[in-house]
Amino acid sequence: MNDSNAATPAAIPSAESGGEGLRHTSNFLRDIIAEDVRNKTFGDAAIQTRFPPEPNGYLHIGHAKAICIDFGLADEFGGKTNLRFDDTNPEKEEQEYVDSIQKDVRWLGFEWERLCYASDYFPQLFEWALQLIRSGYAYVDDLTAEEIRQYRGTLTEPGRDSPYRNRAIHENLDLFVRMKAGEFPDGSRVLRAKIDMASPNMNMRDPVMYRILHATHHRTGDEWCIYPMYDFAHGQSDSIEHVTHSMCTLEFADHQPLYRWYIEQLGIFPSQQIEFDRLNLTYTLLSKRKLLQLVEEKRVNAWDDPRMPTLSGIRRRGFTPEAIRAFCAAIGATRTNGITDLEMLEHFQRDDLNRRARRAMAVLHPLKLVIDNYPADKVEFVDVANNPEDPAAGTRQAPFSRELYIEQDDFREVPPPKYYRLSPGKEVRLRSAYFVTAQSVVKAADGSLVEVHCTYDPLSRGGNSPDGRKVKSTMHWVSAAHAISAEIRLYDKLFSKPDPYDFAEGGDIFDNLNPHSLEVLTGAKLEPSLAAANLDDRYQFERVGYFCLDPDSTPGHLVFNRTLALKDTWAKIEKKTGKEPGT
RNA sequence: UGGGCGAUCGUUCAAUGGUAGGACAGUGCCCUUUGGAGGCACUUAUCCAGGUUCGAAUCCUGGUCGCCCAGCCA
Repeated sequence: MNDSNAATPAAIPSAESGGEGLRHTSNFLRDIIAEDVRNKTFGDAAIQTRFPPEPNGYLHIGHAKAICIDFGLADEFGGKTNLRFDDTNPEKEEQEYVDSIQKDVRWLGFEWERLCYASDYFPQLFEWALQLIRSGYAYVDDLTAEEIRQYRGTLTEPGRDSPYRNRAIHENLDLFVRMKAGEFPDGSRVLRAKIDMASPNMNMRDPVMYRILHATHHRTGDEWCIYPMYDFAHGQSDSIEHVTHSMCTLEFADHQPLYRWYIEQLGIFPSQQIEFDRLNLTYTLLSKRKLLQLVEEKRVNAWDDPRMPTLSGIRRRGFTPEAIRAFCAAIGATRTNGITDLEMLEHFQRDDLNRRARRAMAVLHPLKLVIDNYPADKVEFVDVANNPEDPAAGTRQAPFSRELYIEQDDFREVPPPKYYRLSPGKEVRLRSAYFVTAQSVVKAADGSLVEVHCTYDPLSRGGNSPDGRKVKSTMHWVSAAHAISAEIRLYDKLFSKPDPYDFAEGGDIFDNLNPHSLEVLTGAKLEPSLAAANLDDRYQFERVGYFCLDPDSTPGHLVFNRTLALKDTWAKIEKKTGKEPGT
């Protein structure tokens, strides 16, 4: 295994051929921004957006949609995007996550204008809180969390005012400053906005602005023991950064009145919040909390397990940023809530890899094929196209000899209907090499197939017969003496149901985990050129699927991940006509 | 059942009062030195009921259905 930095023949071209050609149709976010630009809603100021993850987990494909929207739309209008960590809850946040998030955003292909942290605004936020207290719009509440919940009322009943609601301003000021000074234990008091306990919008029923948390923050350490809530940090952070369009997911729609209320009371830059639908994908879990659980309970190996929908997971799996961006462009943004077929993502990934991945021959389940009329000591090298989709990718030479490996599936002693591959008496083409005709088989004592014997047509070198006769099938192969062995990891869906949340009463989401999501093959035989594979290379193992090297590889032990299988018409036929017993 | 938001092929996204279209999936055919890729074709949709209008997926009214909200999470 080589280092992944060097440019090699196999490194996929950073072709943005599919990327820049992304067709975007209209969507309501673009329309709103275009309208604001036309109306000069924000004067001559440039469009400014932000991508605001909380560093409490790894980014996943759902975040990729948000990233493409936040960065993509700003870029379209000549604007800029900040990466801002919404780090207002020290109990869940870690440096590990802020590092991985930056890496993932860059990997997706975006660069931020400024790197920001809500925690950088803690002093300003504190000043603004004092301002609201002074103007009578905030108060310190001594109710317990449970009492606050009870006073809040329900969806159908209005809440009641806290007995502390009309505390004198000087008393509120004094208590809040002492909260900050660390005089009170966690949970003993909060600062609340004084709005309307009878509002039909629960978020307006005197929302908590600050809570006491004697916790060490990953950036500010022990400097603070009071932390602002999301609602008293997000809009203000947007405002400080002069974010013009603050795009977030639909579940925050109910927060918009509060977002605006704080900005208006404070008289600061009027950032505007716009909500869009979050991504849902069939067979895929997109909840940071649940994903964390998968990792902590060791149901997967790590955040970057290739079965995970995290960006680090699908990156290791072999997915490319170009494909993910194309996918995000295709799914667009709306305010409806639906579930996108996983096939859609897979389609854009296959499409990208088909154009760019170098071809190679690899036999996953080897079966020995012996060419009886081929000299035992002869080796010749045949030219093989590196990518039929891209002649510029050139050719390579593959060693060919008397004993080869072919795929077990490519031979049937008794061929089922419509089976075009090798069977006794049938002639097929070995890709870029020769026509061969199966003659006989050798079996072990237990009846299992050991090897297939065939004869070849020396005149068909390169894969065509001078007499113009056709064969139905072209098969991949590797020379037994030259093949390298490798471990192959085949991945399937992590969940076996389109909706992972579709489980029986009393069960849980993990009941739907697919027990066959990982299959490890240890005896695969690869063409020798694959020994030089790099981590960044993307391959199509012809007729099998797309593969990439896994970081677990060592010079003596190569490990390849299957990104996606190729579409398989024969498998479909087989499924439809009922399973054949095989050989 | 208080409030907010939404409803177009199986899925997803368009159509911005004027011919309901694309992509994915599916099916069939053609082509193929990958049963890959590609090409062609086919199937299928405006939630319901009224109204406005020459004309409605689009505007209005009333239903129906779905999602979100009662953290000192974000």
